[in-house]
Order: sequence, then structure tokens, then C-alpha cells
Amino acid sequence: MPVKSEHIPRATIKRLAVYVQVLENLIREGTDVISSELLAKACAVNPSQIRKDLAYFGEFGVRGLGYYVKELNTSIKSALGVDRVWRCALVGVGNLGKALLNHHEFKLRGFHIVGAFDCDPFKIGEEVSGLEVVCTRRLKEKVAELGIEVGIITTPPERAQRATGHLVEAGIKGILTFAPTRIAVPDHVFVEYVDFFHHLYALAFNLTLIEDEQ
Amino acid sequence: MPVKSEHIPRATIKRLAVYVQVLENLIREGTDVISSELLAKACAVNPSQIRKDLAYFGEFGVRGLGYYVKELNTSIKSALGVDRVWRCALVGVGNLGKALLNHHEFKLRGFHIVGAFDCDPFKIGEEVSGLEVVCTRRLKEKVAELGIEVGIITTPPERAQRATGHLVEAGIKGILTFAPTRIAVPDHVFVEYVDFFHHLYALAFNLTLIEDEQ
DNA sequence: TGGGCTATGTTAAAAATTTCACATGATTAG
DNA sequence: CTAATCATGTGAAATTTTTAACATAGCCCA
Repeated sequence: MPVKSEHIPRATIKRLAVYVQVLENLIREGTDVISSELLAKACAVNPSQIRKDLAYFGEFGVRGLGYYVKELNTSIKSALGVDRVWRCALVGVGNLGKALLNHHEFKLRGFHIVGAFDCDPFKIGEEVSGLEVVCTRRLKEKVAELGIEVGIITTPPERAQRATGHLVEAGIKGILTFAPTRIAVPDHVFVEYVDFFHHLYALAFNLTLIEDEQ
Repeated sequence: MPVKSEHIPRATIKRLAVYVQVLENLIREGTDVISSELLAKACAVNPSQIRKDLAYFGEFGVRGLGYYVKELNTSIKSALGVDRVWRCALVGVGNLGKALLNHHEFKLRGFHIVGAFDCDPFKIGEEVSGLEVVCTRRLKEKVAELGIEVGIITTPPERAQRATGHLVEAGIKGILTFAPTRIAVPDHVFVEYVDFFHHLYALAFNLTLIEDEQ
């Protein structure tokens, strides 16, 4: 799936992921065709927004009709590069790390966690969700051996930067981190932050606002 | 902390949360004063951006000097409404739910999970992280009893809407959901989506882009 | 104590993003 | 087969957000 246009807004990518979410629900419900208007309603966005977002990648609709749900879903996933398997390494086998290793949704969506790493000697050798926990020092070796392209950090914040170092050293170019801290990486490495607290803070702010208004 | 200006961009709120993250690291490191330029570097944003974001809420800096780190941190947290305790209910005690119940960071940041709910009879009565799992039907009663204001959904996607219904019914006005699906709520209820896959999709997209370029 | 220095707060410009409006082209009913 | 209808794709307008520029005000040193 070639990109039609130069730069694609980050917000567009985020919305495309939402469209996929909603489209997969529609597929399960058996809906064959949907208009940008209805899809927009389900995603809580503007219909033009959807059409514009899709236009970055090509023409997927049928005028006078709408979009074929399955086809559109396939096209978006192809555009995003998630129509394939991505092999991932998880660093930090604590509570959250274990939960993610047991989270079937990852495999379901093409993100296969094929390596689990920790620096705690008590955890090394332990088996979690069919994976043996390996010493973080062996990350580089394992990344090469298993063809890993994405790193997932679930260490405590104070160890996130070290984990990042190991991942970058191993040649990883994409990192998803759950640690509530900023990490520093070279320019060619992409980082995505999953931070519950950003969201909780946003909630707190909104709830406080409406309280104050009354 | 009164809001100085009318509407505050959502992006600003998100960045304020990042500032807090970085400021708390600076406090730990013993830094007393920081300029918008250095703080900007640490947060990977533009210095003007920081000054503008802060200007929505007031004047916190000292000209010619910068910002007192502790004071700024306190001010931002007050502006966001996170200088207090928020009591939360968690619905869906699966892998992820359990991991979050054991995640100390929540309490550390003022979000106290004081109720754990599930509809699975096998889980009801079980104790997780010092909390007894209660039947979701009793949510309303417990929300009133415990003064809960925020709901956290960690159910599978197909049960997220039902959980939402229970939370809304119980009078909850802020929901953080980890379920990879959109949920429908009345206008007065705020929803924040924590979706790993949005982030993974964004990574996949960026990684695919640079691959294609070569 | 006063002048230079420095980084803020703010106003104005630039850029990016979202929304609107409509021509285009496909579908469907008569 | 034709005409009416409909929803897309797109270019232009409106809005929002970000960045730059600078006047202002507080610190620090002579």
C-alpha cells in the first residue's frame, strides 16, 4: 500500500486505528457497507475527516454507496503496515509485563511477543505465558535470532532508560513504553508512550472543571 | 487554581502531564530552577509551547531566572486537579485488571482504586491486592458507599459497553477504559481511551515508512 | 545602588489541521 | 436506457495550534 501523499498527520494515524477498531466491530455484526457519515458517528468524528484521512492513501469508497467494510478494513490495515506479523520483545517482567504477556489481544492483532527479558536474577529462567524470561544482557543476541523489530518496555520508570539502551543497542527501531517517564533515543528510533496517567490527569482536569462551574 | 482562559486545548493538558513527569524527575535529581528552554528539551517540545501552555493558568515563572521546579510542579498539578485523591473503581478483574490493582503507581499519583468489580461468579469474593472482588451488580451501592468518582474498565471488549452502563448508572462521570473498543456514554460523562494498539499501529506505520524509503 | 543580562509572558505571524461545500461519478428505480 | 439520487473525493475556507519575535520585569554583579 503506497502512501499517496507526503506527510501524514499523526492525528490521522491515530484515527485510522480507531476506524479499524470500529470496522472490525461492524464486520462481526455483519454490516457489508457503511457511509462516511455513519462511520463518523460511530467514531465520534466528522465525516469529512474520515474521507480526508483515507484520501492520504487512496480511494477506497464507491460514490453514491459508501465503503465496503471488509475491504476498507483491509486497506487501512495495509496502509498502516499492520497486515503482517511484528515480532516484539518485552523488557520488564513485573505485574504489568506479565499481564501483557498473557494478553491474547497482542497476538490477535499481529504483534507477537516472542521474547521476555528482565535483569532480576530471580525472574530469569521463570516461564511466563510459554516464554522463558531471559537476562536483558542477551537482548542483542535474541533480537537477531528471533527477528525482533519492536521493543515493549514495562520496567519501573527508573530502569526504563537502561532498557532503552539495550533495545537501541540491539538494533530495535520502534519502542512502546509503559514506564511513566520520558526516555532518550537516537533520531532513527520511534518511541510511543502509553501513559495511563496522562489520561487520568485529563479526566481529573475535566471533572474538576465541571465541578468548579457549578 | 482558577483557569485563566476559556478553552484549553486537549493537547495542552496532555503536555502538562508530561511536564509533571519531567519536573518530578528534576525534583528527585535536586534541580531547583529550570528555564523553559531546558524543560522543553527534556520534554521534546518547543520552549514557547511550554510558556503558552502555562499561560492558560497563570504566571509561574520568574523573568530572567526561570521556574522554581517544585513550585511549578505543584502549580501544574493543582491546575490539573491532581493535587488531591481520586477514588476509583476497577471493572474487570482479568490479567490486566489484576496487574493494575497491583500497580503501586496509581496510589502514588493520587488515584486510589478502592473497589474491584467483576461479573464472573468464580472471581467474586476473591481477594486481589487487599481488595475483595465484588459483583458488578453492586457497583452503584459501592460507588455511593466509597465515594468513587472515576471508573476504570479492564474487561474484554465485548463486555466494555455493559460495564460502562453500570458505571454511568452508578453516577460515575469519568471513565478510563483499556478495552480496545469504542464505548457510548451520555454527554456529561468523560471517557479516556488507553489503547496500546493505537500506539503499536503508529509504530508499525512509521517503521514501514522508513523501510519503504530504502 | 544602578546597569546589563536573561528568561519570562504576550502579541503577532506561520503552519497545520479540521470543516465546509460542491462537482463528480456510481447506483438504482422507473 | 435514462434520470434522479446519493455519497464520495477534493479544493477552498475556517479554525485551531504551533512557532517566532519582542517588550517587560526580575536577578546579579560591579
